[in-house]
Amino acid sequence: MGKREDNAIATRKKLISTANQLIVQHGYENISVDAIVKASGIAKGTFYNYFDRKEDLIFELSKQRFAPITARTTELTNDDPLSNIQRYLVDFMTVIADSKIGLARQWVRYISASSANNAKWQFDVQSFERLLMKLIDLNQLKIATPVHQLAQLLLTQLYGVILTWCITSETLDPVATVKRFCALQLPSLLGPYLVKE
Amino acid sequence: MGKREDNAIATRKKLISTANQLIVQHGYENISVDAIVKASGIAKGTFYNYFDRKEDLIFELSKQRFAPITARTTELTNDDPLSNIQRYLVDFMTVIADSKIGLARQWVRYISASSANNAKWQFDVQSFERLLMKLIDLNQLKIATPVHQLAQLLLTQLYGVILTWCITSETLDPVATVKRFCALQLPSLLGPYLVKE
Amino acid sequence: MGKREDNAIATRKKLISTANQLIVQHGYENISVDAIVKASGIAKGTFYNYFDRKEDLIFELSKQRFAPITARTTELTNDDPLSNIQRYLVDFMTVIADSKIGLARQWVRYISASSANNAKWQFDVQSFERLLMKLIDLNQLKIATPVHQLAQLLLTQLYGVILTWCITSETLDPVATVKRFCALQLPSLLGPYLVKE
Amino acid sequence: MGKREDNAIATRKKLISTANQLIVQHGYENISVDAIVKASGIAKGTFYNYFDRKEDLIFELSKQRFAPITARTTELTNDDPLSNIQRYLVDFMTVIADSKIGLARQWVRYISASSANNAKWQFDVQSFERLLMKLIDLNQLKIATPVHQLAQLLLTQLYGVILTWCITSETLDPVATVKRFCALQLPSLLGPYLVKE
DNA sequence: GATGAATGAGGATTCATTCAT
DNA sequence: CATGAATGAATCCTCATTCAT
Repeated sequence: MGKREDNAIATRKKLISTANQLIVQHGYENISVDAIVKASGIAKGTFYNYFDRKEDLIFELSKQRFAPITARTTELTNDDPLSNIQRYLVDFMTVIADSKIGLARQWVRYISASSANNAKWQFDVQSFERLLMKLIDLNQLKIATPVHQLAQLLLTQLYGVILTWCITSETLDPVATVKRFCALQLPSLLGPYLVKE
Repeated sequence: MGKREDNAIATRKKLISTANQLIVQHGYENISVDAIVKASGIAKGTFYNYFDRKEDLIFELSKQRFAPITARTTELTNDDPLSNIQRYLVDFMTVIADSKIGLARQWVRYISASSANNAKWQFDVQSFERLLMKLIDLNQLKIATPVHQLAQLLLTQLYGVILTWCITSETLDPVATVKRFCALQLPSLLGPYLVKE
Repeated sequence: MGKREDNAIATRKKLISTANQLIVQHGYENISVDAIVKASGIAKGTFYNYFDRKEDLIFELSKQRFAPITARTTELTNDDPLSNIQRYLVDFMTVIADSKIGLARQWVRYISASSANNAKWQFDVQSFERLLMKLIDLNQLKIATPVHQLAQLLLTQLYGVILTWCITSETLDPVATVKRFCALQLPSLLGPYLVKE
Repeated sequence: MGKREDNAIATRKKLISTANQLIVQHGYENISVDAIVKASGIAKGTFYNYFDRKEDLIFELSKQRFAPITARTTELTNDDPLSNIQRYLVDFMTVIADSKIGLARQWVRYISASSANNAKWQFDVQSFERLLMKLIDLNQLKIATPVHQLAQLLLTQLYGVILTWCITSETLDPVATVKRFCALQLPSLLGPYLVKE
């Protein structure tokens, strides 16, 4: 209860989602506050009731965008470590590939803009590390596995695929590329650390 | 003789180099023609004697930036294919790492902006392919080596390092990262295709 | 109540009237948006809240200028057809002559610029035709009167006087010229079509 | 002798004729000195060797344009004063109608711009007056003919046709309009002043 | 909380004109 | 005489932001 609050939240959401759409389509720099409020059917002044400056919007957007990418915490259902890791990598890329290429471009543009976005990378690395550590716990990987190094290497490859996708777009299927990488590389990469029975 | 032409060329160069500096520091969208001409000590009108529009400048810049990255055609001096490939990868990254982080960011921003920059990727892939094919010619790699796949995989990794560097900057040393990748991955990646004596 | 709307309307009017003054004095091409807003004491951005482009202003102005010229629908009070027609012609020219010569020049400049302004001519011709037809109705002119031809001929003369006035300005009194034309020409021009008692 | 002078004259002519073409097509304000020199294949500096300012060009153009309009001094070959006058009027309009409508528009625009162009009108009036006086000399018109008044009235009509043509363009045939005027008006207009045999 | 009119610094671009070569 | 690089004021227009209602 609090109809006013509800309305306020709705207005805020409307603003964000409209901005998201427009920015994905045309890029951040090409979207004016004017365009956002007109497309939302909301007054310009109202925009500034919710955001102190235009920049605050993109911060809000980035939070929303980054979230789902690592939201899917892969369930470790079977006993093959390679499959588990592959599933994680493929899931990761699938989330990104499901969005429009414009979104990915925006993401790259934004994340590469400054080292202030460091956190995202750290977070992703840690996610990977957690995965690998779980596999160690499950006795699928050796205790001596260089967790941090592997996580960075894998993530770098993923980021590389994203960037490449932005550049080549139509030509390249990012998920297929990840799968090929897994087939070609994962066995030899993880081979030394697998616990054999 | 030719004093006027020389001056003209100098003016053009001045404009380009100043723009390059400013854009590297602040990003393309944040640099106005005004800022460029003021920093150059050149009149605004003169700018438009050389470039029909601001956009033409970045085209000019990108040409200059992209050129050196693959200009260094690695010499294949010794008989170890792994070293040859590693040297190529390291050289590639060194050229990029030698520039400021701002330049790399600008490069990522620019190259990921549209699939029109596809050509750069294609070109890099082909460079890699040529390297691998030379190694086949030299009987260091097997004829059956999947040249295209390997080239793409290696380049994706390089691009991934670049993007990661843009994100983490101070934290990460891109050249070291490439070296680590080579040490960790190249042997197993190329192992199946090495011609053993 | 409605204070903001009132202000907005006032601002718009202020902009239009200022622009009108300046343009009459100096001509459209010689007046910058800057000059208009400075003279209005209104911010430049505000100008663009009301008009998408400078051109829209002149469209607005032309509408206002054209309107009054034919607004005065001459009352047909007496029984002499020649007087009625003369009064109409003189009224027409008086409206124009009452404005400054600069306005007339602007009008000529604008109306002669393209055949898109055709409508104004058509409208004026029709006004004349209506007048003549009324006189036929009143049995002052014969039914056989070549209404369209006469209307065109008379209007051409009026337009000629306007253009001549623009050229000679101080030397020529447009209203007097029209009167002279009426005295000299109307009798013989209309003679054949007068209904005599 | 004077090859250099010849070249100079040629350059000047080239500049003027190119400017004329461009201005007829696009209107004075839309043609830059740059456009003129580029279209002429002549250097910008050279332009300023011949004309101190851009305005001087249009002055030059106007002289050339105005000239032919009254160059055709009508020969008075037969003994019918009405035919003589009609021929003069029709010739006058034919010269104008032979040019493109754009030229006429430019002419109107230019001549109506300021009373500095008064001279053109005076000159045309005098031409008419001379014609009428010749007819008086030839004993075709009475000595009491109000030469000045008639000349002004006829010329006003001509100018009116020109202006109307600019407004209506496709719809109206200026020469035909003049002929109609002659048929409809000349007899009664000149009737009182004809010398009857 | 919502509105939208007002703001004005800043953006890209044009162009007549000058002057050293 | 011819050249064309250099100039910079002026032009139209954009846009994030403020504030009275």
